[in-house]
Amino acid sequence: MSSENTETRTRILAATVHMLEKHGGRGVRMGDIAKETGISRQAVYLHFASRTELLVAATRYLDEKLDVDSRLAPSRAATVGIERLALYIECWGNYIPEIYGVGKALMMARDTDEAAAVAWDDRMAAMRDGCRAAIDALHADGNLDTGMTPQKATDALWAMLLVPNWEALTIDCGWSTEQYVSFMKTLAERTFVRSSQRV
Amino acid sequence: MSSENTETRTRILAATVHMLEKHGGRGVRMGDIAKETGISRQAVYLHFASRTELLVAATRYLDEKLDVDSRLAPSRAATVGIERLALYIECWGNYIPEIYGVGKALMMARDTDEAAAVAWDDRMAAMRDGCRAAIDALHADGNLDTGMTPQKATDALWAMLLVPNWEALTIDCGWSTEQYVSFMKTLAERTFVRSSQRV
DNA sequence: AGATCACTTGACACCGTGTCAATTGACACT
DNA sequence: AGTGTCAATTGACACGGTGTCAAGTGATCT
Repeated sequence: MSSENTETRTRILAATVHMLEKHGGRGVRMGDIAKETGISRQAVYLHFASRTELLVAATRYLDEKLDVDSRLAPSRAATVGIERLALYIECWGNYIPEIYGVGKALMMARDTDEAAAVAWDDRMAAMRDGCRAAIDALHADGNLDTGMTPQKATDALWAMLLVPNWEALTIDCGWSTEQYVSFMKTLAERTFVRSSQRV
Repeated sequence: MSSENTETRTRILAATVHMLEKHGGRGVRMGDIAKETGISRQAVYLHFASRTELLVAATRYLDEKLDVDSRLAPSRAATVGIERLALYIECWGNYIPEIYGVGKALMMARDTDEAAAVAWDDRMAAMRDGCRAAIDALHADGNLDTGMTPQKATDALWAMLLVPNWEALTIDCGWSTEQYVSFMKTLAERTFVRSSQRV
């Protein structure tokens, strides 16, 4: 369980991400990851105490690799609420497919593992912060729909953007990510933006 | 695995539903259900070949008990599309909390069991039929938003009404079912009803 | 030569599902 | 009373996946 960034550790993480990506997060066992990395199953436990810990580390690893922070920059830079909302949805909507495998694995682990539940919920709480920021910006402009408190609007936007909705529309219904993103944008606009301000 | 409606079989189903209801569908094992029924674990297998089969039977049992068909009658009876849509959302939205435990268990079983996946997907396909009917009614009235095909609208309505959204808003965000239903109604209206026709 | 470190091998415990075989006890038929 | 049937019981066991443990290997540093 060495906490340093050993080369092997990184290789395990890369293999994990690759494997989960490839199988949509389903049915990937510790042994499969070990084999993919080219080491023994037990060696994986030398670096990660549990499957959940590995999954959590894999999401961190992916976040860094995909540079989630700089991706969010455009949304954060937007001065107008409506703009900020649209850019946030675009950013997050395009991010989901890239983290789907790992995310799905973590979501599934949630069912049996409390630590996985906490980790995923944390992650979703971070996403929620983005939602709140967008809604607050809208509210500051006086453009939040009058029938909604910022609180409720944040809840709603957050729920809309959750992974299962992306899953349903793209995987189950066959929508492209572009279709998903553009639908979510109009959905959010019609739901949260004051009617007089809608594009 | 007697297919008749033995009394014991029914007692097992009732215990299953009760147990799943109580624990939100999580962590209920075959042995727990047996104990709750007052029989041995093996006796459960005398009536249901597998956990998944039991879960599927439990949803059927619940559907009958809650009389899902007659609940849907008001929506089906509506002659105006807008009305039909609202009534469908109301019906389904109030139904979810009653089946949540069993549904959640089935959804979770999906991850490891193909048969469970099929059963749940079937169920969701049935719900989708209701969505399509509502959208078609709207379309027939000429009140479907012009930016949407009935197909895409059905996809979208279906995704909105999926259990995870209810879960996020009520369980995670603390909304009441009434708040959930009324929000979903306005969400659907703004998304699917032609702007000139919105209430 | 000795120590350290990452890793290997192989065995094993735990849990929950599902299977199997032998047994019990109630009821029905003749 | 004797026989058969049927639901249910008890207890043992296989399987798969996670996680643990102990002993051994081989390369590198000093």
